[in-house]
Amino acid sequence: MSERSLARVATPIPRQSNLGELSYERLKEIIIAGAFPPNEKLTVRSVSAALGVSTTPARDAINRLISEGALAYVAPKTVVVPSLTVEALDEITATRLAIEGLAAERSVLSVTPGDVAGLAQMQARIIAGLDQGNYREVLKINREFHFTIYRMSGWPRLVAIIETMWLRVGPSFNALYPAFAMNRQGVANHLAAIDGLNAKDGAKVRAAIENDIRDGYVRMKAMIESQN
Amino acid sequence: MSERSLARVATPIPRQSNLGELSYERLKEIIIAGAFPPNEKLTVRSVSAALGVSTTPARDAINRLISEGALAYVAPKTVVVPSLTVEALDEITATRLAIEGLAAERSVLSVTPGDVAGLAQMQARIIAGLDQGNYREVLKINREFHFTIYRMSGWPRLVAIIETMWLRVGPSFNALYPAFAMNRQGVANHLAAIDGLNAKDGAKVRAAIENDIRDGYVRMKAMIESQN
DNA sequence: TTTTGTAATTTGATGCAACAAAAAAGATCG
DNA sequence: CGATCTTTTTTGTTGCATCAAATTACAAAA
Repeated sequence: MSERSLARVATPIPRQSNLGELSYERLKEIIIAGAFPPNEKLTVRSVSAALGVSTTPARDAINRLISEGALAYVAPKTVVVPSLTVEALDEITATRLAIEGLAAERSVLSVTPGDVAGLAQMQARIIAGLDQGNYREVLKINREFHFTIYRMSGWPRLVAIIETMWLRVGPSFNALYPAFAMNRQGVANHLAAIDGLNAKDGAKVRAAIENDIRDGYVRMKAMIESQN
Repeated sequence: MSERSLARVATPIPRQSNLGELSYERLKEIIIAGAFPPNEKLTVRSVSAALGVSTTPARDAINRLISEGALAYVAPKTVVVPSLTVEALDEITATRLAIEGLAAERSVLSVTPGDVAGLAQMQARIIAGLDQGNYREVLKINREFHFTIYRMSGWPRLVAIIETMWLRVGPSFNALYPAFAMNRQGVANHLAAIDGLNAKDGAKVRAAIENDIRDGYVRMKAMIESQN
């Protein structure tokens, strides 16, 4: 009894699962996976047909992704996955350093030994994935690793903002794989973050995450510039 | 010819003005103005009737405000303006310090003497408003003052995130007026920001804005706690 | 071949009806 | 009088037809 009511209270956002929500989730995954060519038109009817729903939930999904910055208008009736420019990357990286650094620093306030063990396990899977060349898996667990730390901040609104940041770099990030999968430098950053969490040293966790973001920035920037 | 094509390229977001957009803008203003009692239900049909549009644009507006955090589900079919808790205020304030500080620091990169003159003029209107007890006007210009600085960062995505932050504190901020209108302490912070912009001293502008946010936090927190 | 004007098509927005689920009101029983 | 069950009303969602606007395709002229 008290367990069930607690679970309801603890639920941050009791957003019901409707077709618009499901369409949004699926379309978001498709975009993050980099499966959608940048600058290619997305129409309500094409999404509607692809997902097997009517125009209303398809339109809902597109509108929500536009408001989150994952999609953008380039002309009055033309919605596309925006291609990441160097200018956009600069802006997003600076913002990420500020807010992901904040979340990382706060993570030590609630971290438990079990949390650290879980992160260490993820890290082991990342290393195994790198050894096997399973880069898709590496990117997925990398994301899980980061957000596990961010969620420890206990600040769901902050985590939600961070998610929209990842939604903007994700498509380029994933479309360019495997050139972009984490390298051994990334591994070192993750290990430093785990060390910092063990020592409950917020500054160290922040520094590790910031380094990870900066390393990714350098490689992503080189990648974008080589595309031109 | 080249002028027209340039204008099209320069346009950041060619979001067309449709009924959904207009409904969103109007509903947002109503919410920010604090005119809507927190925890009171908002229904699609009531918004539809109030704005004189059909259910579709009304639903679009509500959904968008939910995704921006200005509205929230408290039960499966119940959408309300969320009342600001101390915990939410803590989280939002920390996030604001990080991102508004970042925008403020960058503002010196593009500031012009004309910009500073404009801010000084706003500040004069704020002081006049305080003298006349016209607190509604003071709050409005205060917002304009801050966003003028933030926009100087040249980072529209960052400004958009800041706007969603203001959208979350705005209702409580405005609902509690005139108790909440800026005091002379706020004036000092603004003058310090102007000084920093004149000297192109990013750190000083950031410090001034951070102080302004902290001063507001202290008063807002006291206000929330006195409500219980 | 390039440009320009026009027709055909595509497309998002809008309003609305139908439906299912939830909430509110009312009734019944202990 | 209070609790529980039932009925009624409210409400969000979904699908779809219609319309205006924008895009595309095409043809004609330079």
